[in-house]
Amino acid sequence: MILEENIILQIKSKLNELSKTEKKLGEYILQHSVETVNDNTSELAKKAGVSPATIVRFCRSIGLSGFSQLKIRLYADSSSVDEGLYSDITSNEDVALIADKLVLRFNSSIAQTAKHLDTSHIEKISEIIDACTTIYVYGLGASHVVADDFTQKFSRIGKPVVNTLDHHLLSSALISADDHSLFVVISNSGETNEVIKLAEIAKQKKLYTIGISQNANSTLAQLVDFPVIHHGGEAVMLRSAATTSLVSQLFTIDVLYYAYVNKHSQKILKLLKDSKINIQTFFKENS
Amino acid sequence: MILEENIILQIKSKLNELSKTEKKLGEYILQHSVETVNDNTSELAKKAGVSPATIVRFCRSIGLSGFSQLKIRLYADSSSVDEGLYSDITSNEDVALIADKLVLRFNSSIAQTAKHLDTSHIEKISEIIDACTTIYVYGLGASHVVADDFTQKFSRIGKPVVNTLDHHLLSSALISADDHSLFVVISNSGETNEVIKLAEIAKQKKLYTIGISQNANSTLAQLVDFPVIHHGGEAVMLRSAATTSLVSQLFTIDVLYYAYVNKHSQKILKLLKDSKINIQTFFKENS
DNA sequence: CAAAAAATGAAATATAATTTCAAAATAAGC
DNA sequence: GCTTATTTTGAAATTATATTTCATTTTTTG
Repeated sequence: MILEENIILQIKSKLNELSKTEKKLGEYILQHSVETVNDNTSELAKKAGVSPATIVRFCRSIGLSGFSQLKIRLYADSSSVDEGLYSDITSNEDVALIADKLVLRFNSSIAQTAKHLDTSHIEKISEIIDACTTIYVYGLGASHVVADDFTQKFSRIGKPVVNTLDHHLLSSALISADDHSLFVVISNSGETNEVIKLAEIAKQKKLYTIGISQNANSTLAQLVDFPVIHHGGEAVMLRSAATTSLVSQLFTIDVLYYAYVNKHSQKILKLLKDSKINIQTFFKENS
Repeated sequence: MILEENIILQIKSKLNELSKTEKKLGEYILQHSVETVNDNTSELAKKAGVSPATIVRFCRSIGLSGFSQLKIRLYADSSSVDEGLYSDITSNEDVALIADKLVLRFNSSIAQTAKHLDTSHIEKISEIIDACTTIYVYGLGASHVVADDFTQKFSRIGKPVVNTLDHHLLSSALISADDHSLFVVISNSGETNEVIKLAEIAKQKKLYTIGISQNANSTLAQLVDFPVIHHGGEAVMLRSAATTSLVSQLFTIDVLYYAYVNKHSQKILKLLKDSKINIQTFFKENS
């Protein structure tokens, strides 16, 4: 990446070397950087109280080729600074605003999760998935949605996945599972009763255990062979942070999935194609 | 709205909806995004082997006002070009790189979905949800994960939700549902057999119908009272675009949920608190 | 295979950026 | 303090660039 200097800082630093009118223009642009991107020379000239010619001269003075260039650079550097979007969702807000706030939250929890993901763990897990005969998955409540996503992804590429909400049934299944099985537990808190019990059973049976949780210090994270920690994002409203942590979990599953698919693409590619063809042939549908 | 969707991914995702020449141009621009920022229409036209008119049409096709806009947006998003984050995930890639690529794709499909969401529809739907006695939900395959998320969210705030994969059972339920019921259908393609049949039954019974789909022209979208269209994002690898469209759907559900909670916060706040207390008291857990 | 529809590019037009140049403001010299 | 150079500035002219129009070609449909 050709790291260009931030144009806003560049304008600021050169402000005092400029002539009176150009400085005035520079100050106006700094104040209205977002607006300026959508202006043309004559509009901006009117607003800033200068002539179009001064605008072009100003651009040259700060080291750019012209006004078009300024707009390009301004847009790139004046990215999302609207403070309003970071505040919590409160009563009676416009739907569009709610949506914008959610975008920000989704994005930041995904970015945060990616940043802190232990990629070497992921790689090891991907190998275990390849080696194991059956994967058992468990998730309760919101985490069950993630467990389902996991199940769908890995089933489709030909990996046998057992996924049930019935923890009695699952504990029986785990007890009779063979050594080369893998137990994946998804729990945001990592403290849910059922989850801990099932993980303990799997440990006793010496199965590989993976725990996907937001809390690195949780009982679950301490218990399993490979804790995968995601950073879930804070409460948006009414202490209902469920969705951002859901997305973080789904993201984590996706990285795991692609890491696995990536390493073992030859055999999977064929399977994927076949399963798609099969579904379409038998049920005449595509989603 | 400050957070715009990533233009490079946007071009990629629309590539197949474009005409032959526009597609050719799009491919050229993707290959030479950095160079294009310094070109004008006639130069680019020559290099890409199309006419200037096509360039302008192309910009409009991908949702921009014109060529200048394209250059502005291209520059802003070309920072990741050198790092190769836009290329598809191929064999034997580093896990960290896979994660970075996925972040970009998740973020872009969320932004895209938010941008095109019809907020007035959302508002109306939120009112219908308030007025209805029972909500029926149906989603198959990946969409079932979303249906579950919907169910969890609205059940928790005291709205009765019926959600089953058994379409025979669901059709009986719909036939005996009262007029003030709502049927929410989730289908990425909007063409799945079961989905259409069920939606038709609901229409006949004059229930309110909502269809969440990626395709505005699909049978489902045409059939329901309120189509909610999300923009899903392109294939990352092996034609498995499931995750980005999943996230888009979850995002859409979330906006709907918060829009509803927001408008009717007084009564819901109490319910939410109560249900949390109940779960903790009875099962001694918190997730 | 013919008719209709869609896509495309050449040329015309509109728009916007840039340059020129004369007037105004400022600085330097006497 | 006045005159003369120098710089700064904006109005108008020019040039460059984007956009639209429309006739032609290509593709699709009946």
